[in-house]
Amino acid sequence: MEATASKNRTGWLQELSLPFLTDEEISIIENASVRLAFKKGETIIKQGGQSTHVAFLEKGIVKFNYENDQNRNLILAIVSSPKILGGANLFYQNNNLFSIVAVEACSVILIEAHAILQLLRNNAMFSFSLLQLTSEMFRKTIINFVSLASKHKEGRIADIIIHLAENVYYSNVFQLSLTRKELAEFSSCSSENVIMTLSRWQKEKIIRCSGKEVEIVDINKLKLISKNG
Amino acid sequence: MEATASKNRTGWLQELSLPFLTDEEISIIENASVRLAFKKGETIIKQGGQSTHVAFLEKGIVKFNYENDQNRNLILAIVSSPKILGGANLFYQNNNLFSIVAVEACSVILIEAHAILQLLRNNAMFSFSLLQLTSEMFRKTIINFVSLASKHKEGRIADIIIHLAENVYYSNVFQLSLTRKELAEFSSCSSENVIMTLSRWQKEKIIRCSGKEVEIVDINKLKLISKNG
DNA sequence: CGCGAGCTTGACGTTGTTCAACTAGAGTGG
DNA sequence: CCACTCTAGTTGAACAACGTCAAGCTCGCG
Repeated sequence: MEATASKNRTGWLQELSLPFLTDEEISIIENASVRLAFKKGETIIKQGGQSTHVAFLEKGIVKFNYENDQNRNLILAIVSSPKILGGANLFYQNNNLFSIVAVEACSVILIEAHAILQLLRNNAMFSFSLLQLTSEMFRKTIINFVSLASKHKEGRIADIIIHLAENVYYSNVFQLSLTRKELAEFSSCSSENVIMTLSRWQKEKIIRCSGKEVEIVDINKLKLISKNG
Repeated sequence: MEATASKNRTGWLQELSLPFLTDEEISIIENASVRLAFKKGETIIKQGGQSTHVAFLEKGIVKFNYENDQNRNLILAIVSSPKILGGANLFYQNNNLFSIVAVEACSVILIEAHAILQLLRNNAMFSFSLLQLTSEMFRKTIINFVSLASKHKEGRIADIIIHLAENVYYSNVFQLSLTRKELAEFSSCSSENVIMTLSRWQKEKIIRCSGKEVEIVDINKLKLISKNG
């Protein structure tokens, strides 16, 4: 990863509730920030480490990765830019609940926690704005939880493919930057199961996929599979 | 349910970040509040309904209940007083993601949303305080998610029993106010599975349970089961 | 005393994991 | 330019986990 000075007031700060911040507050944030480039596979925030920064994902795609006692990985979310990351780790306790790892090349702005906390305590609209963001992440986690708890693997995998198309790649045709194993960790099943399901859907002309290239051919059937569990 | 005027400044408002509120702000909240009593089984907040209130659980135990497309219930959380409820439904969108249902007699203070929102926009410490609460709920949901995704049913059920003892009843001996079916909906498995597991543990002297009375005899074995999944 | 909801038990079938073998492509060094 | 190796992907078979079904039980309540 490689650091560059971050003084670009028009870009990323817009996403961070800029309208609610005074010039003074903006320079506090700017002075506590650094822009970093991460390569595919690099860890941006490490599970168990102290949460000393809030990260703003300016460009790229990351996974929220949880490593459990049995050394099995679990992917909690896949998110693409622009997005504030790592707040949930920060606003209550001091160690990171999960890792954040680049699944493709990323540009990330790391902001020191003390600067964010100072603003939160003084600027109500900024706090409120982050409260809304956190609530929205909370909602998404609950929806994901419900999907996991009540659907069969096929429905889970359908959910993931739809999620990737709608919220990550913004297209029904995309170059998948995840391995089959990662898809399995995201849907919490075995990679064999992901492979079987994808190749069956290929035969049934619901998707078309060769290697990393994926195309959703019949979105309605996919949504039906998702709905039926 | 039965309404009474709520003018008791010393009690419940303490929990709602009272230290950060001015006298004027306190009376805004008080004037927008009403205290209600709910019987076991009554719905306090209804899934899909408009989120017009924040609820403060003053006394009692509630479940967060999600009803899915196939009319199967799913319990997201069991929480006991004192606790702010329903914020997550409110701070981002306008309809309730899940229901909140009394599992035993409850006393609840309902606060109109506009009063809370007005405060959030003006009082940074209040917003920050709610941000911390929401983050903590988020954390708990993630931990629950991880448990669901990576553990076998036995580990899940162990998690739930431990959770009930540590965070709901605050004792290793308790009168369970949930049915076996509700335990199943909480651990997302069949009620038969819950029953089998509990009676096996009874034989192995890990717990003692007759009807609604439950006692954890060997907490270490239980934690081991939870850890091993 | 009888009814019904919640609880309990066992048999059986489905779903999904694990294991083992195999294939294909990408990188490496002679 | 060809082995060699390493990783990701693929397939099928055996096995374990779990849900479903059907039957019987228990206890509180009318």
